[in-house]
Amino acid sequence: MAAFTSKDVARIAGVSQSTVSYVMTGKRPISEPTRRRVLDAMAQLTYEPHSGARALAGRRTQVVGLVVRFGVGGETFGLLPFIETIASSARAHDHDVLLVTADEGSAGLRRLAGRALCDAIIMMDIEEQDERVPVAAALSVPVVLIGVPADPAGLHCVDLDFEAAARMAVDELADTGHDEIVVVGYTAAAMERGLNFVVRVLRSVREHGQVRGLPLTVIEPVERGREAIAKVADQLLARRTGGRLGVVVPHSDTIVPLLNALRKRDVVPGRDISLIGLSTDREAEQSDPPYTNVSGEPRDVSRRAMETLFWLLDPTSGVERPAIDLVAPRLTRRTTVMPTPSN
Amino acid sequence: MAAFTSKDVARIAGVSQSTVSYVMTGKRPISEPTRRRVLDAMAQLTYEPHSGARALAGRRTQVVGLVVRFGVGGETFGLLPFIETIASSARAHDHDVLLVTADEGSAGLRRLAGRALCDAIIMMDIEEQDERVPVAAALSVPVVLIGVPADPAGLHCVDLDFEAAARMAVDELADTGHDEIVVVGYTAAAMERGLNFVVRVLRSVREHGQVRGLPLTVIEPVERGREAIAKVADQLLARRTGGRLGVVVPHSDTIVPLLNALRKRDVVPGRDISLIGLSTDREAEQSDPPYTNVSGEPRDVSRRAMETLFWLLDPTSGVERPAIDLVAPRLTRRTTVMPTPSN
DNA sequence: CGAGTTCGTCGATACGCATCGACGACGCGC
DNA sequence: GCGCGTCGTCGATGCGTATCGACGAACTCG
Repeated sequence: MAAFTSKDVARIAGVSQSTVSYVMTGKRPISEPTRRRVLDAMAQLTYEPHSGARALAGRRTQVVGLVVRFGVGGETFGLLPFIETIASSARAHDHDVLLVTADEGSAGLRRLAGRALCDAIIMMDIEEQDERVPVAAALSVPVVLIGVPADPAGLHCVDLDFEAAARMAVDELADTGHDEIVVVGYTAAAMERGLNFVVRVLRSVREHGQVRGLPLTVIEPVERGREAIAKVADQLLARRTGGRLGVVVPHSDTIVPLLNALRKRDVVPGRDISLIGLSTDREAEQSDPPYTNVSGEPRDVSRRAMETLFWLLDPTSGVERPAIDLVAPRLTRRTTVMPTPSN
Repeated sequence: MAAFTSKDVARIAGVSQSTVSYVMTGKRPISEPTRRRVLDAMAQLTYEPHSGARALAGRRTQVVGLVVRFGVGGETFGLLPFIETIASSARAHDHDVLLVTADEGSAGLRRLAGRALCDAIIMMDIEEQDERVPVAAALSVPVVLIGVPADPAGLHCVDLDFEAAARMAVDELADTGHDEIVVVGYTAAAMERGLNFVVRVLRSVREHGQVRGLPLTVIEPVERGREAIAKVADQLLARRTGGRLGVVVPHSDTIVPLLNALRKRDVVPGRDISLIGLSTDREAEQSDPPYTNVSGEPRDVSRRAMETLFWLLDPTSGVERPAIDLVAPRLTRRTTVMPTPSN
């Protein structure tokens, strides 16, 4: 691996270095015989262009910056599918992915753009009030947000439509004849952090509960751990005063423990109580029992984000993208919602 | 963000461009007043060096390539802690992380090295026979493997000491007076893929079971999903013919479902049967019930891998690193192993 | 007090590629 | 048969940084 240069390729192919470059970029016509000689020479040397030189001369890096937040306590809301989708989408466009953690805050963003480390940035886990958003908006490279802050500052956002998801859950419970709804919130830390989607779901469920005329309670905050979940289960049972109680659990990490806690109390979801979770279909299917859920596939969201990103990099390459792109959720009925009473 | 250059900094500071460079690298002495003027100018312009130019001239990128395998079916063995640790360790050394997925195979490696995209590579999820290992060994940049292939080809490897972990589990069961051991294997796909650690654990448990004179059965393959786990539970109960049965579960994904299945059958781990899992402590603690486990913290492994990597990048910077670096596991007793009978 | 050092700075160059302007070889129309 | 546009290629230049050799100044030591 002696690290060949385009000059080496040129020499072997018997052409000038610039011709080699034009073969690669296609920015000028090259005759078929010449092109072939050049390609052969490249193959023979297993030539790879030096990315640094390319970035310097061509002012583009073929790298996408990805800013992720690793949960402090390991609470990483299914981060992996996002990352995976972004990585493979980037590769499909001949780009690579540079990973930056969110705990660098705005400094990471400035580094990415200032050092010309990447051509564009995807930033995940956007908070309602996110100090990084204005910084990102001022960068010299396009930025796509996964998550919708209070003020996107002109940046493109992609996210699951949590408001719609909340409405769908409420509608499903209302349509199947429930007469009360309880929403299980999330940890105080998450709520405080302005963790976007939990807040939005709670708000939307509240509103839509009113629209459908269903009394609605929110249990919050709900910490992690057996005891906390057990307490929630008890609260649910206390509320279940003979009526048809529907529970909405916006956070997938809470669902399985809650199902276990209910089972321990001999309460069967789908018979004695109803439960709808917000989670990926995969989690909902593999649970025991499989629960009815409203899903947003991380893959859909990040795929759309990447489409937007590459459109920003080359606006001629497709149709205009919406500034705020909300992915529609989907309700899948499984076993945890009581059927409508037949009388 | 007009993208300033070191020349701009030099002009403002009233020095030459090379002086600015020497201030940054510290490779030549600079007087204190000059240094200060230069640093002030940098701060004033919020100057950031162009990474491409730096890579070109300085032949180093300050980037670490990370090759990960996203599980085909989402079976990503706690990948995130590895990635997180690697990312933060890289940042601590003023490096960034370029993420490459394993499905590019060796091509990804060649690209990383050939295009000078990074200074060193960490490759995870190494298989027993891994076609990428010889390729990696021939690269122009140092490579550290997380996982130990049959032939490391001279590369440095870091991994949990699975053999030791298996022995510890067997010892614990033997020491607490069990008279039979069952090992729950993993999916056929994983085994076939040569998924390193499962294979090694099975082998080591077998061997050490013999040493300790305990009859030992391996249940394999074990697929995912409720039914498969249920079948395993039934098999375990069938074997439990009055004796003291100890179960070793090498894969953390299998443990919780198995605990659930046992509970459903009114078998209480720690009273009627013993179970030791291989998993992170976090998983073991948060399970219901918390199970006795032998842990290897992903963070320990990836931290050591990064230490080795930076040592390879600068061998003068610390003590020599072992070619094969196995992290010692730790047994933590919780609730799922029956205590030694007191008679 | 002169020869040899070390210190601090500068100018020039190379790194590997993309791109621009130039230019010869053609093909076309009249 | 001559001007003109197009095609295909080349040489030269610039991108922003690191580094090397040089050089004056200050300092050391005999």
